[in-house]
Amino acid sequence: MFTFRIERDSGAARAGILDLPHGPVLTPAFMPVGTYGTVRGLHPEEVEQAGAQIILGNTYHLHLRPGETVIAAMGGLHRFTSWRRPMLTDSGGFQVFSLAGLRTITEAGVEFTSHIDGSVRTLTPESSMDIQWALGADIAMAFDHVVPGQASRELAEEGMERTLRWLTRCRRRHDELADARQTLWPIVQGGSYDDLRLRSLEGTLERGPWTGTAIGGLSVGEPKPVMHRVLESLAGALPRDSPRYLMGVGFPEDLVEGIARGVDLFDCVAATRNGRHGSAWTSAGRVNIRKASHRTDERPLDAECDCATCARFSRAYLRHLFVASDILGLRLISLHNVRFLLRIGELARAAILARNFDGWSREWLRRYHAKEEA
RNA sequence: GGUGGGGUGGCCGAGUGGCUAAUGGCAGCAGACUGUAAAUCUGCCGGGCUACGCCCUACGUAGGUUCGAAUCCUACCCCCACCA
Repeated sequence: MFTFRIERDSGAARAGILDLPHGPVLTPAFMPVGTYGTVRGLHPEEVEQAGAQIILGNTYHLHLRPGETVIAAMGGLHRFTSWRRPMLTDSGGFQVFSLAGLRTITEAGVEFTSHIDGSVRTLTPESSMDIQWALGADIAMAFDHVVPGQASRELAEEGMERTLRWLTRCRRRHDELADARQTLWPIVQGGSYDDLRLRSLEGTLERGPWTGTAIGGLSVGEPKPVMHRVLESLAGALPRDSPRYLMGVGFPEDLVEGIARGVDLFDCVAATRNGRHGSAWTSAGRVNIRKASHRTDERPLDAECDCATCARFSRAYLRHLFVASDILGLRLISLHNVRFLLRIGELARAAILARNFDGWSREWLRRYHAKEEA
């Protein structure tokens, strides 16, 4: 269990198979985000049919509601949500960043003022492990301290060092608690500073062994070239024989760029959030479905897409649904976007296996960045 | 026919002498979104310019008072309610 086998690599890019208690994950792969135990707006069957092999849940949000006690009583997150395939839970570390105005960090952990009812909630490395074990995902994530992309070296270093100290505590607690049904993955921090990133990785590996390694704190406001550079500087130092998970990334081009730099797993809320906001990704760039130019546009979002939305609906109809504020519009574009990212994983994997990743990725990026024709 | 209320920018609707090209909302147009405080948020939204400023046209219609009117006065037109 939790074994990772690399089938082929092509430059830095790798195609592999990760075995988890609830099934295999063929990489590279995108993991749709289901913060509250649902990939927003989508039926689990749709998510499955779109090709999702693993989805995320969130410790902080599920702790607030319905609470891990309820979920444990209902037989764990898998049974509660009816999702049969692998799952990963985020630790709540990202909320240290995203709820910056609502929390206080101490060495012990983080105090949050609940955005739901204003109550004070504490998350520590230990409680995050407790909650995640109660949720019962295949992979639990370490509780980390995420800092903004523009963070100073001092702040980035502080977050990175704290993340390492917390990692020790996460590891200890998880070892006491969990059995072979769940593994724990650490998270590399260090902001946009290559040396901090390498120190973070070094400290992380010292606290191992691990069945996978995550890279966190990217796509949080830093320029894209910085993210690419950090990935490149880490690529050589990361263990070759375990999966690398780039947290919170990304947009389609980020997946392709990430895979080219050795990343195996991704997750991102943008597929569903942008979908709800009417923004769709296509092989020819972005499409804002609300634009008047789609009023009588008979084309699908993306003629090359094999998703259920593109198989059936015109842009004109999708636009109409948005203009009419019907939830079907949000759902259909969310579904398309999820499929679009999942398909990038599949296409990249096929290209790697065919020893053609460089050619494929170059062509893919060229077409994606070409201006969309009206 | 009488009495009362009312006619404001595509729509709804504030404003009752100067700070008003006129609050808001809707509609419309465009943009943002990366381990989800987001079916959210931001900008534009009378017309025209040699545009960080200027010029037109605007609050039912026509006059009037005033340095100045969507806001006050007069007449007329229209809408609504009630009474005949």
